Amino acid sequence: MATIKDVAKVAGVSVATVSRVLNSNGYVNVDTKKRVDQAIEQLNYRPNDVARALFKGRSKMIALFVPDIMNPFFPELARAVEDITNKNDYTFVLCNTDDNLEKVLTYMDALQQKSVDGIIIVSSTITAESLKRINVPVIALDRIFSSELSTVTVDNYQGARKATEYLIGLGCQRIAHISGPINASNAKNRLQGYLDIVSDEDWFLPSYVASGSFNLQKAKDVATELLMNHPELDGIFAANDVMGIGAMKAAESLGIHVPNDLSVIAFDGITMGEMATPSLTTMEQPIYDMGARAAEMLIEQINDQKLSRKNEAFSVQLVERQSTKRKRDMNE
Amino acid sequence: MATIKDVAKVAGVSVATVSRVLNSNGYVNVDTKKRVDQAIEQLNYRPNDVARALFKGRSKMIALFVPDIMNPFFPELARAVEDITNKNDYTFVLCNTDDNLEKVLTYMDALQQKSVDGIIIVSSTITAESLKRINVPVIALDRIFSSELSTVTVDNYQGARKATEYLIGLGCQRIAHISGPINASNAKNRLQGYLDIVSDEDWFLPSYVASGSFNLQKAKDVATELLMNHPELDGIFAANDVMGIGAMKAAESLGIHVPNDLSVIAFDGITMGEMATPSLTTMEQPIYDMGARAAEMLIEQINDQKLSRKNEAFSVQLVERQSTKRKRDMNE
DNA sequence: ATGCTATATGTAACCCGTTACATATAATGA
DNA sequence: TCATTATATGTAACGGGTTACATATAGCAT
Repeated sequence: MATIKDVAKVAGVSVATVSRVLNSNGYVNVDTKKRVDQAIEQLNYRPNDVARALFKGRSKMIALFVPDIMNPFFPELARAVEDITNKNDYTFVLCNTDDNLEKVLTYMDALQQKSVDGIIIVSSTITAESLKRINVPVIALDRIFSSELSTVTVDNYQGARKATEYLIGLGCQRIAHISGPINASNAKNRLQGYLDIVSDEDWFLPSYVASGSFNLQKAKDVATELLMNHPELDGIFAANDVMGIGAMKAAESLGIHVPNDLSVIAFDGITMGEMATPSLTTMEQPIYDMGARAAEMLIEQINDQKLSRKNEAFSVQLVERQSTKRKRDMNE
Repeated sequence: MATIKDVAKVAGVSVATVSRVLNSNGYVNVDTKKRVDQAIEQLNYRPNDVARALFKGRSKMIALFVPDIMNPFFPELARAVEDITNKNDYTFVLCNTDDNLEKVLTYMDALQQKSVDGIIIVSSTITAESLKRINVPVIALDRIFSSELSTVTVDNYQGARKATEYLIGLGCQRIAHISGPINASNAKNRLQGYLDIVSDEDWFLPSYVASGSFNLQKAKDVATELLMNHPELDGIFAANDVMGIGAMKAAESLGIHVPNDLSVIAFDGITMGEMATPSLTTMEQPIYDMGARAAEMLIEQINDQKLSRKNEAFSVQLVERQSTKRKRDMNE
């Protein structure tokens, strides 16, 4: 690997001049620049980012914390963040936290030691306290866990209202909700949106709400219980698509036909929802756009440390597919 | 951020002694060590990895190249690699290549400049030539693209044979294959496995093979064509699960019942296959284990540069689910 | 002609570790 | 007792960049 000294020698100048050429800094004579460029070309020289990082205290790396990349919601988010970070000459580091605070802290130390420039975090368990451990810009994505951070989310509350209203509009008369973990802000808001629509209905029972932890198997289990205890249910709003699929699996194994006997709507808009049979009606989030926006905001903050806090909420969009259907006997 | 100098000052020793304590190198008096440890504790000192990397020419970073993390096969692979790299105190960098050579080269330059320690590559298009661009250990995973590299794969050929034989064993008498891109070694071997079983059958037609590019929509299209042109088909072996789901979707929209009229078997064992309805019979790969093994092999190679080339192939396992069924009328 | 500024380039300190080498004392062996 | 070795610690060079500061010439205004 050629170094800046080699380039300087070949071009017959000092390292400072080469550095000026590399960074388009200060004064450099056009002819000198030409000679330096030639030397760079000739030696196929690439500046050593580690040396730069050491001096600058910045590494041109951005990290994304997700609970688990195997959860199908996250790959698209990760892809978006990676695309934007790369476009801006950053390197993308992926960290699976399992929503485990200790892992998060270990990651933060490791990243700090590598002079990471900024972090995007999807988490419901991280404490604002633990962010003090690291002194770089942080953006919260998808879920809010500290009021001091800039955030990118969707309007979970309105989306949940719309989903519930949609089921009512189809003629559903008993609607259950499978919620995510209530310590997650998005799950909480989706639950609230549902409750604000149905809690005044005379048919509503608190036992129409069950927690599925954003997990397929768990959702399948609670949906089974829900459907067995409440055969009158004709609609389910699941707080995410994975749980929506779990609910459909539960219905199927109980011989309940979706969408004829039961309409299922969920939330997220992951590809898997389209592939399910029946395909899943859902409140679609602009997942890629959210990841991309979070990355952009982070880079803005890296470039301008004093930038103020900003919250951006995308809106969600109803995508009607096969898991919901207007009720025939809606002529009362 | 405290530096090693601060620690040295507080402990009343030189930086060399602190360094010795940090790295358990050379001689250090027990009492001195105690004082240094206290100083480290007191200042909450963490060594600067960038400075270390500059001196050592190694960054403790490992990169994984995948075509696209949004393809559901890769998250589990990525998760495995990340787990192992972290366990060994490496930082995990994810690179989506889109199987685009130019992106690959850009990544390689960027990683080289950051003194990355090693790379794991899933790719069908990278040339052995382009690997010369970077001078670090490389492991090929899932697909073989250079005979000079250590590789971790599965026995695609045997798996494909078993899948095809399984369909025959169920009584299928006309079996088509939806292949992946033939420039991918795994797709090629799966195709060959299929061909070696069926090409001598008198019913076999070359037009029973169609390429689906490992892509759902493409597979759905070619499956539709296949099923329309060849209504006699009663079995499909898709070269991966995503295409298997595409084939089922095609059958569904043509009113062909899976598995009663058509058995579908695929390859991979991704979670989505379980979630599909009917759930997908498949040749399951130990995806996590493969990623983990590749990471382990890479780390071995990083620690012992002269380690010889090694190829490891995991075996695949038949997982019977709802998309395949023994034919009733198999009494001839 | 003189002083000031813009242009051009070089020297060396600095970022923060690691380690070769120097130095010094204590322990061991002949 | 003297040489040798093990133990203990410090000094300074080094890795490869960036940049503050010094230096020097040319162009311009007064």
